[in-house]
Amino acid sequence: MTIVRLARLCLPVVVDRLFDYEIPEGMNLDLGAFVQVNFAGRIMWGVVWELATIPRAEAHPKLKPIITHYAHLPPLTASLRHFLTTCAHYNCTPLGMMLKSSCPHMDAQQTEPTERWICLVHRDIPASTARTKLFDLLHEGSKPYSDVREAGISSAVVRSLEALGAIRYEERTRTTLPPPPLCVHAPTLTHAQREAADRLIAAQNEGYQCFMLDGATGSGKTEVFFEATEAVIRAGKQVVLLLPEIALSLGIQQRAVQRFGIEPVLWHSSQTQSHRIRDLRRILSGEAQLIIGARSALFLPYPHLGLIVIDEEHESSYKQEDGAHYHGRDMGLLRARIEGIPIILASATPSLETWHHCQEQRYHSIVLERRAEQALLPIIHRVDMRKESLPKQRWISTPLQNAIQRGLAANTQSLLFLNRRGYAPLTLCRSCGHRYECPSCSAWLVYHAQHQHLLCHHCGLTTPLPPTCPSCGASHEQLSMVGVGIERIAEEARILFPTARLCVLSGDSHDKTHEMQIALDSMQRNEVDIIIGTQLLAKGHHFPYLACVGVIDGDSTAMGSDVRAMEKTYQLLHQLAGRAGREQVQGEVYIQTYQPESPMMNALCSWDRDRFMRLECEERRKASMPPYSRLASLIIEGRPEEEVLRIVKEAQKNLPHVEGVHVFGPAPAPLYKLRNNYRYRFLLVGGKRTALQPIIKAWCAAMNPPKTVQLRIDIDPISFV
DNA sequence: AGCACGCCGACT
DNA sequence: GTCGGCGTGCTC
Repeated sequence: MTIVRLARLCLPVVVDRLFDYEIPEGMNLDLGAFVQVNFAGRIMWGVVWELATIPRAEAHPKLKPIITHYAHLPPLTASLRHFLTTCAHYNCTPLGMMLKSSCPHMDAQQTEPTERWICLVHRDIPASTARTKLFDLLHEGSKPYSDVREAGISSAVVRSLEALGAIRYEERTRTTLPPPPLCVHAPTLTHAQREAADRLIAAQNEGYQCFMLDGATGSGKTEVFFEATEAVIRAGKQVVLLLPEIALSLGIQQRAVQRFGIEPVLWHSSQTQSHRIRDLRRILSGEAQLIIGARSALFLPYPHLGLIVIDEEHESSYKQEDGAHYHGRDMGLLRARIEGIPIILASATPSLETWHHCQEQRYHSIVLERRAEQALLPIIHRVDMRKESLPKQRWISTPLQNAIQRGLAANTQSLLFLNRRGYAPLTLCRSCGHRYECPSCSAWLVYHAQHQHLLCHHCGLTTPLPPTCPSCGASHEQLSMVGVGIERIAEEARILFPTARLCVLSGDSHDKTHEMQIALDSMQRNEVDIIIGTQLLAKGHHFPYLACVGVIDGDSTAMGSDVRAMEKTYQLLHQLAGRAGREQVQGEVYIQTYQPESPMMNALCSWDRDRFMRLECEERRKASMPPYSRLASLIIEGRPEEEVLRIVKEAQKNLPHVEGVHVFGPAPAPLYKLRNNYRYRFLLVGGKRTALQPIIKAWCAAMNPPKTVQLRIDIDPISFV
């Protein structure tokens, strides 16, 4: 009886299972090793997940051999494999997709078609030598190579249809660059900051621990976690710092350069492929000590990870919504636990979940107060819009108008905030009532005065404003703009304050980073009197001349379907309010609202964040919502509408019946029609300790939708859209 | 995910 | 007659 050595491989494909391959004579593979195989007629890389020796008779009839062992690549560590497996299970995502996000360098190397030969040589070998060497290897008369590229490990690529395998010669002496020395410029810390930093530093050798670093803007959070970062780097380990929107917040990179004297690796989606390859090499060799990145940086194969920091922990952009669904913050916690290292969650307005874990003593809470010279908290005024009786098409109340006027006289800046892009959210024809609607989404088209067109905020469709009503033919003078967007506020401000210098900032600009930078520069030089903007303004930057903040619609984000709507509104208003004022200048905030006496507004105006947190926690407890329960949603999405409905009915027939698990739905998703896809969703609510994943997976397995209808599972959904 | 196989419309 | 659309199914 012949036996066969086989490797069970994880391949970067969506098929959610391992595939067996035969290990050829003389090839020695460890768990985690990178290999090359033929998968369904395609050459593909993969990672050894399990090893086995079985009788050949029991092996898969189509068992194929492993083509190559990438012996020069370090195997994936056991902890990273464990992390990826757990992530895949937790988020109901195929393991192969997790592997793919963990090894972006492999995709880049694997773009060569099957008929090419690849020769991997060490980068220290000049391209000309590599060519000669390769030519020798292939004997005389071979087809000429097409190209030799320098990419660190350079690959000489040769076309040949006689090719039966790859020719590779290994360099066993991989030179590893020593990490550059730190060149530290440590700031002077206050007593409280020093104490906080020392607690974090002391934790570095004590395994997994989670710290909530809770401090207002200007309390020195960054300095404190930089102290911990320095200590970990000095111990020869790597630090990952996660930011919610790395492309928009490069300031922290500059601060890191100043603080440590080393160039951190930046990891985000808009980085070029060649930079990624270079950076990955630096990460794998341990040369990169500090990695600043977006969520995706969490999955990279760090050989010596020592600390994870998640800045602005409460940000919902940590939740990946497209493709694989996962929450960057929660996966960070998971990785820290598996690697046995500390993690720091930093925020001025922590998420309710994190705050609650601190209350339950599962995380350590480190609170930083504002520095003494910044102790002057802005005064928050509520403008009761029920009593304001503003004329039609007017949105800026008298108290807010007066405050801006005072700012103009005092040469300080004011900020007007409205989280709605465009001129007006709804455009309709007065003579027939026709509403301009997106043909692909169940959403209104929004008029943008800046470009004089109608825009769908969901699919990006743009159309010029038609000269006559497409429904009744009335002239465009009959068009009525209903409601208010940021451009309309700018128009009103121009009328109210004709001499003021305005700056309008929204997500509409083509080059966000560039335009933002120009705007920020002119604000720093006090060349702007009134800043008008959307969400972009709430985050990050400090405006030194800003004394007054006006919120046009303090109730707007309290939309219905999201359990976290109240929390999000609080966080946003709290952060915006914190932008007003600076040393010696009392900041003022005006919030226009129809619910001035709500508990949320009361807590906000007295700057009593913890009172809001306690209230909101109690609301969640009463409603059996997170953090007192777990959520998962099943989204049925596709086309045509009838097929989607058919599957929805099938799902209803197979509704899971599990003790303690409630199933809600089906409900049309808030955007029922999006990009011509129809969407329904179910929501599962289970106890804190209930794993919803097996329930929802079993439910999905019982249905078989056509290819045009997809079942998507979203664990811990944030938005229900 | 890819990619091949397979069955119906507009062209050399 | 065939080139090519994307619906369906498989990958050790």
